[in-house]
Amino acid sequence: MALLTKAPRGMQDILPKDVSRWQQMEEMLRLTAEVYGFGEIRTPTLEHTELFARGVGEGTDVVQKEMYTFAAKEDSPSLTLRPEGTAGVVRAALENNLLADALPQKLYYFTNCYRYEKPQAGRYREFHQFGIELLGSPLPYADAEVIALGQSVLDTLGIKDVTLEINSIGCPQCRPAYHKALKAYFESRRDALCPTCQERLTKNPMRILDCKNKECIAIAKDAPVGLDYLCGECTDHFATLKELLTSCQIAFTVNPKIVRGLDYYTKTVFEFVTQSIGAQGTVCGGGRYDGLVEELGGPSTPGLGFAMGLERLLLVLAAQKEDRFAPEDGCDLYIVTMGDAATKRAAVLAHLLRQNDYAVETDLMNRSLKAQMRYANKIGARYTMVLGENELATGAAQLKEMATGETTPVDLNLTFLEDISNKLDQPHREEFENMIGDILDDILRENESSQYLQ
RNA sequence: GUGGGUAUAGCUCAGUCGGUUAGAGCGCCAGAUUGUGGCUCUGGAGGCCGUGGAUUCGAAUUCCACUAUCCACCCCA
Repeated sequence: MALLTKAPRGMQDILPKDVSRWQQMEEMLRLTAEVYGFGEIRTPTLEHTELFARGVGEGTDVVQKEMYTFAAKEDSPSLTLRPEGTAGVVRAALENNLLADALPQKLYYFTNCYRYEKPQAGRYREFHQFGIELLGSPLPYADAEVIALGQSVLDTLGIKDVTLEINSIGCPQCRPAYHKALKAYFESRRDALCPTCQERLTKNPMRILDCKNKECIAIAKDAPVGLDYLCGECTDHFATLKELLTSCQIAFTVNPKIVRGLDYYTKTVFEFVTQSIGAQGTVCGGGRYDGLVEELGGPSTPGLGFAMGLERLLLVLAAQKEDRFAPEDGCDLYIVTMGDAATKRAAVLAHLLRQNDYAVETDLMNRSLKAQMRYANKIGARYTMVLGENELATGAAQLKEMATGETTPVDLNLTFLEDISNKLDQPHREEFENMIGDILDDILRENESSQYLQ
């Protein structure tokens, strides 16, 4: 095991046996987002460091200690691997004048994100997000639509045991008063707080509400509630959102303790949380960020969005018993060969069938018949066909359905195949291919239709 | 950044009080009257016991350091 090196810490390979789960999940997410009127945007993995410093917030943990920041050359600008998706999308929207178009702008994206953290269950240094951003609407209808999309996505994926928690953290008008009240409350009880919370007292008192320490929970229980300090506009906004969610029959609980760790959030914040995958149970997190666009140099424009952690979604699905994204075996036909002549012809036949969209495999290892059969069984081939001296001589072969063991005779014009091998580059190639495709067409018809089911 | 657990075959793990050729199951490869998979049986390949030190006649086993990994805190998706 003297490997030269391994994947960087907290980063993982996605292997063929797992990749179909990703693909199916991504496809469902795309469809749902597009039903809600969102269009995909793709932005660079790297951004100028100041985008995140300003957008996410200088004081946040993400910016202070979790970013991969570097300069490619000595005096080139500082770049950062994106730790989240929103800042880059908003930057792209501004740079490409998307906000000059009809509003709202509704964007969705898949990104790989990077945070230099200590890995644990559901937390990686490279992770993948599906996210959406809705730019331009200040109204709670937008909040409701975004949350509804989040719920809809989870439903479509069949994710259970997830609860929606919402809160409002107010706007720049009403938040200072709350902070002041909160600080005063905890300051008077400072000695009873745990050490980390004593630090939080100066840094971010709202975080104390989230502490899991027993004493802190007891103290926080009677702390001022942020919702009581909202200004009139924020109160109305939140009330309308709750009304809309209720009307849409989207279950939620108001959790005054939800405080997001990124500075750009205002008013509505929400999380979809699960208990089934360990301590990192937030499967989707988001909220409103009415000040962000302006902060990045754009016109004053409200917005909101969310991000889902794809690894966490898959963890939840794995924790549920049924595996709805189980990979399907992809081999329609395995051609077992015996002898050089048959192997060469099988290669040509496989080539032609593949060009007619059949998944065909044949021996590349010079293995025995028995070994080839075993292999065909292992990869889940639906049919096998032995090609040996007898078949070459008679032009007749047996097609075996692996699930049942039944065989049916196939008439293979082997002379014809031989001609094909010489004419692959000739003008009539397509005609020949089609004829060969027809040979197994009726036998494989069932599988053809099943290819398009999902 | 803080704390705890773990590190033996491709995978999941045994390995006694330190004792000489290092074990199982699964997986992989190959056979079981010579052209048909799954089940069963038999055999085979595959290990610097994470790395480096220390103790000892002798270390997978004890001690130290490092690294990796897992879990939790923190933070977040």
